[in-house]
Amino acid sequence: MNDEQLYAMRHSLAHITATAVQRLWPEAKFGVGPVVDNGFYYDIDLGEKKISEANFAKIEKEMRKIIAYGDDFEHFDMPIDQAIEWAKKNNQPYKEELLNDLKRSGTTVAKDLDVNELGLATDSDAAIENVSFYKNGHFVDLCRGPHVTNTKDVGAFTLLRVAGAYWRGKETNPQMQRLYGVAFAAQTELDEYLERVELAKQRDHRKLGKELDLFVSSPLIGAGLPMFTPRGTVLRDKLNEFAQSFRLDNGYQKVWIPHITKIDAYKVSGHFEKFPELLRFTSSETGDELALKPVNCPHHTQIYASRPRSYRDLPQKYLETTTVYRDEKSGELGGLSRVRAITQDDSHVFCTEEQVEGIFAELIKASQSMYEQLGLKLSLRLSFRDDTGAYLGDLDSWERAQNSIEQLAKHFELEYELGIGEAAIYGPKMDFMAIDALGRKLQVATVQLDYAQPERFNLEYIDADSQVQRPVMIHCALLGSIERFMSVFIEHTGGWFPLWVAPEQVRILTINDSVLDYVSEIEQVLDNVVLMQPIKYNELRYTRDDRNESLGKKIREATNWKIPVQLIVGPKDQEAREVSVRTQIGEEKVALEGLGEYLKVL
RNA sequence: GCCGUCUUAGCUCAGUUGGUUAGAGCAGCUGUUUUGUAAACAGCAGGUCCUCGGUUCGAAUCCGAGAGACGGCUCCA
Repeated sequence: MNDEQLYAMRHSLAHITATAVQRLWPEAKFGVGPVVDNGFYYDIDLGEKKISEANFAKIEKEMRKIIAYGDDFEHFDMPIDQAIEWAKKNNQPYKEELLNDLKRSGTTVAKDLDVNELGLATDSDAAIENVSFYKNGHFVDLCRGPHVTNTKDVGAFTLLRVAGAYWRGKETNPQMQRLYGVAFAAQTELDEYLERVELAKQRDHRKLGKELDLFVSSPLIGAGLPMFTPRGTVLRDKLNEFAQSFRLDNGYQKVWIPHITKIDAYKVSGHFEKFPELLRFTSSETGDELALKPVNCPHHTQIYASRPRSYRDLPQKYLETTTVYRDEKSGELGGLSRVRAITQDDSHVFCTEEQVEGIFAELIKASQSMYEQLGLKLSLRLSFRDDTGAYLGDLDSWERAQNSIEQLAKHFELEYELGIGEAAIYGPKMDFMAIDALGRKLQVATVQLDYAQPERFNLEYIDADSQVQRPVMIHCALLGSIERFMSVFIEHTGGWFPLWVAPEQVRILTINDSVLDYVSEIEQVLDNVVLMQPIKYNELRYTRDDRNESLGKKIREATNWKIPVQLIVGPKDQEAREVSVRTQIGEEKVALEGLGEYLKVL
């Protein structure tokens, strides 16, 4: 089955879902029913009545009846006014709204809805005369199609979940119920899909975070405020060191800033104007209005501005991993991927216009190299402004900044998509996205070009002709948010972290108490093992399990903890001055003498 | 914030139509066992069945309100 057929099939299932709902609840008002990844949904308003998963069996049964009955999908056109009458008569206000938009402008502006689903001609500004309909059995729907020819031709499906969704994606609109289903050509494919989902759940970072004792949360502290255990903190620290190393090698210098700040800083930066509700105030005895910092740029600009700068001093490259605080709506917090205390491996470069390309080149190279070493695939999005006007700075600068970013992407032969309206308020971004275990795209690294804030903070340098000039700012975070990055990394590795970053790298498992002296000798060797790649001076982290338990149990536990290297030590090893090194790959005997070197290159 | 679902021991989960003293495995503690490649054996302890209120002779179970978690929507400097 090709993509088009699959599309038609899923789309037809959306209609069949609506048909079943209409048969069960004739008062149902319908929104839109498009195809999405792996399936489809239909938005339905049943007034007071709420569909829950308990109703799925009933709905699916009705759907299977409709499928078994085998009506054809009939296509026909209707004059627009007649269509509006149809919507009124059948008490379908949402359809009526769509039709009225169509009549007025020939399109709807429902952002994020797949306009193809609405049966709309979108490429014309002219009002249109006829709209396209499909009919199966007694169910008639405004729709451009295409559909399968008969309700029998829809493959294997199941209803998956129901969720609230605002009509046309606007918070102020009524909330409808979105009925999600997944569908494939064959039952085996559907089963495989459901199995994949199940496997993805197994490596959900929240589950692994608990099992591997990496982070915790507490209702007492608050939602979206995870705390990191000793193990999780090792992971954090090592990943951060890794991300910083790429920039330290390029001459970045670490700085430090406090976490509360007068809100005046954000009035200057422009953040206050756009996000006033997200700044939480506290007052001090001095009468200052203070906020927890939501971004770090103002502070770093003040470090830059603290001395007169010559063109000879540029670029100034500041690097700091620090936490910012953003108040998110309660419903959107979860695990580590959305939190309210966000630790960024932030950096800001202040440079001349001419230096921009070189700085970007360094950062792009750094992110490529870093993510390659981590074994993570990224996709690139160029996040540009839209024309809503909610941005800082003049249009010329924006044009210039967006152009140079696109040129850079091309120069580095990067594949990218455009994210219109995804820019920061002060400038366009290169955003690198990773995919989590559940298939969600999450932004990780970001490099941003900013002409606006140097202006607003009145930053200057003196050029070779003794003229005062405005520097350019380049913001960058390679991990993005450490918390979010960890969610991706935990799921990517399934908890089997590479040796250099594993919280517990080596565990010594004893067979009996007769080897304890020999174990001390081994520990002396391990004490002197320092990894130098990919981060420097990474001293080996090991523990010893000499409990009164069976070897089998010790191996089982060490494996469940996903400890990369298990050293098994028994009388035979002691006799031969060896250890049995057990890794995911297998097991081999290594002489005590060579153990240190062996681990360094593992 | 909105819609839906869920909440039983530290963890994973049973618990029938409302009916004795709410169970199991793992983890923990104690004892025995000193063990060679994914769980030794025995015993003990562990509960505000999320909270508050209601219905009932009787509530883990039914109803209402709230909290928290989860799936979406919206938002995301």
